[in-house]
Amino acid sequence: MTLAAELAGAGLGAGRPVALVTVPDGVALHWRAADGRTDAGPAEVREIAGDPSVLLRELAELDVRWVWWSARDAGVVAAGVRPRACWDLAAVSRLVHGHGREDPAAVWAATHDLSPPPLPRGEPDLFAVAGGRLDDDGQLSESWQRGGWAETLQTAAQWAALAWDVYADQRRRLDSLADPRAAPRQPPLALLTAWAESAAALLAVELEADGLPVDVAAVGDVLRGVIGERPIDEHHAAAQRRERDAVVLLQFPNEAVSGAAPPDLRNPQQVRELLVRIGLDLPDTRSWRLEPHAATSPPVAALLAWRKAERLATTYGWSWIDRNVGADGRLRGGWSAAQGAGRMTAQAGLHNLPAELRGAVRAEPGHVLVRADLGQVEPRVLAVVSGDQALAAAASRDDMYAPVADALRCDRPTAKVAVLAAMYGQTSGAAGAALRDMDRTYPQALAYLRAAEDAGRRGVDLRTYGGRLIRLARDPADDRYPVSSWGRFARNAVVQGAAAELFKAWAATVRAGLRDVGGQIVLCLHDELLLHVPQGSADAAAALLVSALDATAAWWAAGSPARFVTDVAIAETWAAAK
DNA sequence: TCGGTCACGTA
DNA sequence: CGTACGTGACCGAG
Repeated sequence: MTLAAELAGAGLGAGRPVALVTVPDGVALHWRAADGRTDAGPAEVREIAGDPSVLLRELAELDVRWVWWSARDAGVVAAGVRPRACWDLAAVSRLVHGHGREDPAAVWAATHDLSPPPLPRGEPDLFAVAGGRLDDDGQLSESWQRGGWAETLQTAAQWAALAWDVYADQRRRLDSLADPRAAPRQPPLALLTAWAESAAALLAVELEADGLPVDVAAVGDVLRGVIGERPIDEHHAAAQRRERDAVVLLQFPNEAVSGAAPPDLRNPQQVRELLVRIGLDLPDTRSWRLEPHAATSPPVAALLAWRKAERLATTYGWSWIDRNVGADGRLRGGWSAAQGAGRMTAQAGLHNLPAELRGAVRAEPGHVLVRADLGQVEPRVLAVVSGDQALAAAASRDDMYAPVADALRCDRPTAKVAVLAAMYGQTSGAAGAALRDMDRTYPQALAYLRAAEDAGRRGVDLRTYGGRLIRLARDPADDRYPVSSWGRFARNAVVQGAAAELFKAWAATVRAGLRDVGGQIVLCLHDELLLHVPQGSADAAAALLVSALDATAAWWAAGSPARFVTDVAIAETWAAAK
């Protein structure tokens, strides 16, 4: 009898929550026999000795909902297992409690309404090496913070039992959040959000492992065109820099650039002084401020071109390839499933790749990229989360700015600016008159935003539509930021955060559907998904992106006439799939 | 070596 | 004084 069959006989069916802790000599499981209740029935415990990678692959057949401290610690991705469902205690803790930490000690503290303990720093002292699970304050002891738990099967079993308790606590807290609809969903939105956030946390580990397929030769072509040949050594690189600088300096008056040390173009203060020499006295040297002078001033045009090349050379240059692109042509960076208001973030430049490099993101032979982005997602999200019927009616259309323009009696560009200004808290500029009309036409949406802004100004914590806690409470003595900036942050966070929740729910649904279609998600970019799929699966993947959005919106926006729309394109490169 | 500022890429 | 984040160069304080 296989391990999976034996556990299935013990009641572990599909979707059933089971705590899992992986250690070098095996895995520990912990669950409750009674269905539906996290606190009912006797605890079932298994300590299974063996190679954890082998065990995890066998256990994958169970198709349960794995409850783990974090997907990375569980080691499933490293073992080559891609589970369908999970409950990520760190991700849900961040959702429910609004903290930014991912370590078990912070999760433990949040569960017990304690402030997160400081992260252990430096070498462990002798007293910290041994000792119990908890210290005198009820915090996880330093030895357990340092991973002392993850060594033997016996401690793994203890750890799995703790995981179950944290899971039960998180379920209770989520159950107590009111569903933001007159007719509550079943399951409620907060629980669905927790599932999606957990899936996103697992996806983050997968994205980090899989990477983004890049044509390294094509990146080289771009770099050679802009910054020249790959430097042989540091000496050569310095010479190339001097050469690039000289082109710009030649544009300025001789006496301004001919001193013992020429002006440093990388020093904003010196650039400002340089500009004064050609009659431009500006408060700073940001490119949007220089842009208006580029047409009439060759030195400014040269400086702006230099900046563009310099950005490529420093941030996305040869060393960037060396550091982040593997021998398999995959660009890899760290991924976080939720930062700030809840968006996914990525390192290694994955989220701010310049447009000129997107042609170098290329599908591998026999594969294609399938790209999809959500259209006008933030105003549609505002319509749903605020419950504004008029705005939701506008959001039922393919282009929601057209009906908004009609209602405000203005043109479409003005309507778009007015909607964005409302969501971002802009108070000046041309949007002023249209904003007043917005208030009359969409009173509930504007009231929702004002309430968030007010909470931000007063320092009162908020929750997004899906239940993410946005921490706005602050020390009254800390006046580093004016209350107006807290207000703008809060106004935007309730929209941006809810949009991130919808996006992750969509991504989770797509991820699940790809098990049958084939292929993988290789990039998440706030409102955009990029899939890498075998050529024969392209059409199925494109259809999946649409059906997954429909399925997600059906529960996320249940009862609202608002729709969510996406554009899907299939191509060899990211640039071509635009 | 650290944190702050400037600058700039994406959404 | 429109939001978010990540990255790199430079500066001044320690």
